[in-house]
Amino acid sequence: MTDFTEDVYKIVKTIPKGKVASYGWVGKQLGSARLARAVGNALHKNPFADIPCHRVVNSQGKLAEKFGKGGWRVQKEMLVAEGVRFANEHRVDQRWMVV
DNA sequence: CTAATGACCATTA
DNA sequence: ATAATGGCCATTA
Repeated sequence: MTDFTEDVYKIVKTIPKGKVASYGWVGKQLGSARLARAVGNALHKNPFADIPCHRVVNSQGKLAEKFGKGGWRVQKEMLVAEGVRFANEHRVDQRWMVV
């Protein structure tokens, strides 16, 4: 466990239920938006169950193709279950993105 | 130490 | 709309 991933989880847990945030947004909360890539790696390599990684999408509002177990389909269902609206089959409505 | 990788981002064609 | 390119950062081999 590195300090970086630790912080990433801290931020991800901050995302309110029924909302989603982009990797860039998370990185920004950590200091710089360029950490987006590293954030994705952190979530990919440390998929702890107590982390709402399904609320994290990319800047286009799309879901991770390589999302652990199930892929973006399952992730989408989880978000819908929380009240997140989708603009279409693969895009999350921007208004449900954290500012 | 260096090189390669990835659940990214923005720009350009 | 999709494809390719360059850049960014932390982790891993």
